[in-house]
Amino acid sequence: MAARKKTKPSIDEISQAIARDIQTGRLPAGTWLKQIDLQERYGCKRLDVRRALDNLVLKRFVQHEPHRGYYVFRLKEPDISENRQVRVILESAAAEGVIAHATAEDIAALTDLAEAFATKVREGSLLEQFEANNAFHKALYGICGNGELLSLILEYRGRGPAAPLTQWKSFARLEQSAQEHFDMIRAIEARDVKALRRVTKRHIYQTAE
Amino acid sequence: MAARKKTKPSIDEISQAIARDIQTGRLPAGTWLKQIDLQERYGCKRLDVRRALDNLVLKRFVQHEPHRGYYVFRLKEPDISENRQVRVILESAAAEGVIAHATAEDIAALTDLAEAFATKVREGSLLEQFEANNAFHKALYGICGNGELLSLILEYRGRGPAAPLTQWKSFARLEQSAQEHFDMIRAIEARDVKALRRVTKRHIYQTAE
DNA sequence: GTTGAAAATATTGGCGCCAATTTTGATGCA
DNA sequence: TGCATCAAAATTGGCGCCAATATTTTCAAC
Repeated sequence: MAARKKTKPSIDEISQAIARDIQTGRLPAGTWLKQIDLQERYGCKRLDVRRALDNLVLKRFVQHEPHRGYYVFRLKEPDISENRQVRVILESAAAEGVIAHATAEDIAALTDLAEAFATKVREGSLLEQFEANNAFHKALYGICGNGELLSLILEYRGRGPAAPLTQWKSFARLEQSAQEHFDMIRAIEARDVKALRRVTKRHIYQTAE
Repeated sequence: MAARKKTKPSIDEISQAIARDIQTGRLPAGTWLKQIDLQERYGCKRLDVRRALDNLVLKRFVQHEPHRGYYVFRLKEPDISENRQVRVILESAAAEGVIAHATAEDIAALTDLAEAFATKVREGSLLEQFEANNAFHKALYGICGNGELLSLILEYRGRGPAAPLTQWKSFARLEQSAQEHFDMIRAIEARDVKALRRVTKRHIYQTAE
């Protein structure tokens, strides 16, 4: 087991750690985030916790009520719908660039990542699944060549409806996601923008067909 | 003239004030932001200034160097290009919704705002032009019906290449922008998505034709 | 036993002070 | 004069303490 690292984590690292805990469902929507707990869990001062929480407010992961504290944000239904629409817009736009720029090496790398995720679906922990999934999408949209667009997509994927992972209720749904990754790769190989967009939309809305 | 308001400005208000000063060119790219100056200019404590600056780092308005301070961010050329691409993606996507949802009242309101901007171009200050322009685009993309998309567009318009306003070098360019606003309205009236997208792209890239 | 109010406790929020670091300025020497 | 070195000043950064507010507990009255 790794020893507790001594170097003080940066504000950004704290933010990301909290964000990940939210996305993996360790901190469910609505949870009040006590600053004392956070400062102990992440080994930092309270001012650092507060700055990290301020960042997360801006990123819409948490909300704040004066003199009550910070709590995990819960996306309301109309916002969830709007969020998905934005994701479709962004990822559909990126699809074009992905098709245009994907090399054979890119496709090979994507295949590895898609297989890694599929493996984790069967054998891994929730956190491992989460990270493998992120790695795939990061690599996928990294191909499009627009770093700004990439970070925007990742930001919106993370923001999503509370936590995508907690929504992966069934094993079957997880396997479908893994399958869709392979469908995307096939579309890229075939240089078929329309097909890639179709799969992407299905992936975002998590519909059967 | 309004008296200096006594109520302490919120962190968000300070952020917005600084952001506006950056966008209007009062704080040119590269300027070092001394915390003492800011706390006096905006009438708040130094901790508030620092929290506001942290927010602006996240929004990419300023950058930070430890023990040196915060300075106004300067977008590099490749990033400017990527930024414009993202704007085209977002605003093109919104165009569809705008066309679909625009009512007669919306169009009338837009016309008023477009005329207000055109007037300010001839008679107003830089700040007034800036705000009239923002008001037009906010109303325009508010029509699309997706609040998430609206705020994303506004965020990216603001982020832009340093400051859009400082780039409005010539009066002729300003007048062209004003004209393009009217072109957009005409496209909306005609329910012509393609035309709206064409004008929008021209507006973003600020090309002659 | 229930209800209401008031004290006690817990948590957040803000400010001031001082340490860490950089920048500026001065001094001495070749 | 030019340059390196070192001291002084200015600026940022972090921490601890205490006030402000919310929450819980206690206790008394009905």
